Amino acid sequence: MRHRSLAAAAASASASGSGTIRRNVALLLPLFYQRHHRRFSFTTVACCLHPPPFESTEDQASLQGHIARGELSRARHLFDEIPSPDVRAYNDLIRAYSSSLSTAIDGLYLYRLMLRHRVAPNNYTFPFALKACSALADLHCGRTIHRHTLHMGLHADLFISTALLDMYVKCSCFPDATHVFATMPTRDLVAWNAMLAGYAHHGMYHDALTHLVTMQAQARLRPNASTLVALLPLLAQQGVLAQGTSVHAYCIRACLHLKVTDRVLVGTALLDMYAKCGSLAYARRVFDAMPMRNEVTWSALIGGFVLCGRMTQAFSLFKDMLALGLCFLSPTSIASALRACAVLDDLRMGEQLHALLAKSCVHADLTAGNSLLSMYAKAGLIDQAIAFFDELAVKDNVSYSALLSGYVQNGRAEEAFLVFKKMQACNVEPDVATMVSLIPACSHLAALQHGRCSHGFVIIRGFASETSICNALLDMYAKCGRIDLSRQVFNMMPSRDIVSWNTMIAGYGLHGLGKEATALFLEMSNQGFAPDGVTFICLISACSHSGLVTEGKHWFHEMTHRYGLTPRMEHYICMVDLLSRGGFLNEAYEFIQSMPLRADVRVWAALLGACRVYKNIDLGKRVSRMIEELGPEGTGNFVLLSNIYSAAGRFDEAAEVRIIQKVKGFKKSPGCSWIEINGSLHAFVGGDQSHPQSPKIYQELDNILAGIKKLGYHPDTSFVLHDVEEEEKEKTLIYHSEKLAIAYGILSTSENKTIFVTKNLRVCGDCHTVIKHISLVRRRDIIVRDANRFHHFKNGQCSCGDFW
DNA sequence: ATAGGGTTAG
Repeated sequence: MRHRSLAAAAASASASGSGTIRRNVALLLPLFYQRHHRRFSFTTVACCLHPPPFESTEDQASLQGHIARGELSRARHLFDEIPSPDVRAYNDLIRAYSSSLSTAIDGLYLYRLMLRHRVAPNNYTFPFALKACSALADLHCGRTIHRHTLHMGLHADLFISTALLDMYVKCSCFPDATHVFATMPTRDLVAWNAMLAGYAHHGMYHDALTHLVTMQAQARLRPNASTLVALLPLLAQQGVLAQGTSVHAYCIRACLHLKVTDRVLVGTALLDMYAKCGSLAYARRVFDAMPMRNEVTWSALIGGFVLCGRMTQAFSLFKDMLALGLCFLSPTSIASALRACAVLDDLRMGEQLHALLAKSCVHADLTAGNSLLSMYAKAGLIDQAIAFFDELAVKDNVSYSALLSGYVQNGRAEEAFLVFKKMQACNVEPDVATMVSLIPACSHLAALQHGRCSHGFVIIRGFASETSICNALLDMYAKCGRIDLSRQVFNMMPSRDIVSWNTMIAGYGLHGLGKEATALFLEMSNQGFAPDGVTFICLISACSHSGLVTEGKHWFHEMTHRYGLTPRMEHYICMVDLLSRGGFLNEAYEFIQSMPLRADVRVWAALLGACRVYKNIDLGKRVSRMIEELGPEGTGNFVLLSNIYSAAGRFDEAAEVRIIQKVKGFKKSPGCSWIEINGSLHAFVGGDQSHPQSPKIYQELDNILAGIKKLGYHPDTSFVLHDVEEEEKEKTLIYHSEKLAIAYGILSTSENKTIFVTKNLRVCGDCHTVIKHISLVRRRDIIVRDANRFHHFKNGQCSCGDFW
């Protein structure tokens, strides 16, 4: 009796208890019966040795219970205790795993385990296993499953076909997706939506629209939330506002009975579409009308404002979001806010965002991390950027590109090449954006060999037809002195944008080819390209460098009257530069007085520079007073003012300005010149003796100077004496950096070669005279690219006509 | 459904 009741208790415990209890009971019971030599009924034994079907149903129920509550690890624990799980148990767990990206890999693992344990998958298994493949973009596994389903004769299964379709779309195998769709005997809305997502994924706008029309006309299916969510990003990408608006109208007209979650999705997609089409007001209106929002909604709106350049408003939205607590904060919105900081040059806010990023535990997010890196670089804090880069646990090509670009933006172009090498050593592939950042490093250094290597690199990688790459290349060739190659790149470009035209015009300007610049501008107009503000900056400064004063004035007039553009400060700088270089100093002064904007330092500095060249001390003094009134903002102005005094022999006053400068804490960036010989760069500062061939270089330079003195050259004392302190630092201004670089160039290149030297500041007047002489006595063409333009010295003359 | 790095001007 006692035994029977014990057995019954055990049986009931095994039926109701957890897996562990049950299994222990199942193990113990036979022993118990054996030991007591008792007879037991057949049911009891069966219950103990082979868990009966009703037990499995129990397991199933508790497994599903765990899954429903999202307790995946408990579900897995239970699953592992089932001695031999059946296909339903596998299906339930695979299904749960496949619903999230982070567990998709476990889903596929379980699927493989199932095959290994010889549990046959059924038609419920495949769609979920395929979903895991989609999430992981595991094409290989997806194809294997596809074959498996064909073997089992499941071609006609709607769910499997739809899952296959989705898998091929996500794995970017568009032909396979089309094939699956075409061979489906029946298609439901989910299948049509999956196919639409495929078109959207590949940016196939027209095919997507045809598909949508066919879906409604032939299959008589009405778009649902998924349809709209697939369609809207495509419209956003195409920027087709009219179509977007009609989709919006459809949403309202069709009275879609959407679930709350679907309303968030559709609303977010709608507002994103409006923002990407430039309609921020509508985006905002959709946002305001939404009954519920999530973090994606917020970041879509903030990102939209950033995209349209409305940084201040983007920022205040971000603050509104924070005011609601941290519940909507996401790495995405932080990344957008950081971009706004970078543009607004708001470092303090950027630092606060850095703290927020660290605090909200999303610092591991690369997107936001890269934005932060870039923000520091743009704020000029390259060392901060480097430190942050080093701290990143995972770095991708965007991180490397941001750092590389940071070096270039901060004038450390040589180091950009080191980053480029390092990223390749770490097997991180440079992409288009990386190269668009690297090529300007060559432009900056005027390193033609490096530039050509980069050109080769982009050809090999297949980037050479990208507009942005070509723009960078044509700028690079122009700045490396090869305006001919620049034009070649320009002519061969598959498509040009406004930057291409502007860069080419600027290139001509740099080379003093004002006529060519004007011709190109006219060609641009004829081809129906609308010039922008930058175009006129390039064009007017091209006129300025070529002495085309009348033409420059004409284009300034055209800009406002014909093209309806409002001149910005930069345009006024160009105009003052144009007038004052041409010697119309008083006209320039009057022009500044008549400006509708308050002239800033740069405008006055353009006039001040000319006062120095034309030795107009009175005006120079008046201008420098104006600069004084504006406050100490620039560095170069004091140098200019001091130069005016010393050029006129008023050294006391020159020194006085220098003292003021020193007191106010201005630093002059040191003059530096460099030359590329056989693909490597050799840089010199004034009085430099660090070069290995230094003694030879000085000997060569002394020989040259002795030679040209015989031809009547006298050092221009106004340049030599203008700065006593600099003189001490640089030993003597006879050994200005550009002279050293040219002497080295003469020593290390063959006699018929053109010498090409780059200087970070402007070439001084004394050097200008000396270089003209060198070109004559050594019969060499010498090109000097300084901070302003190109100087081509040939047979004792300079292309700039001495108005540098 | 959102999202990071990049080209022209002195």
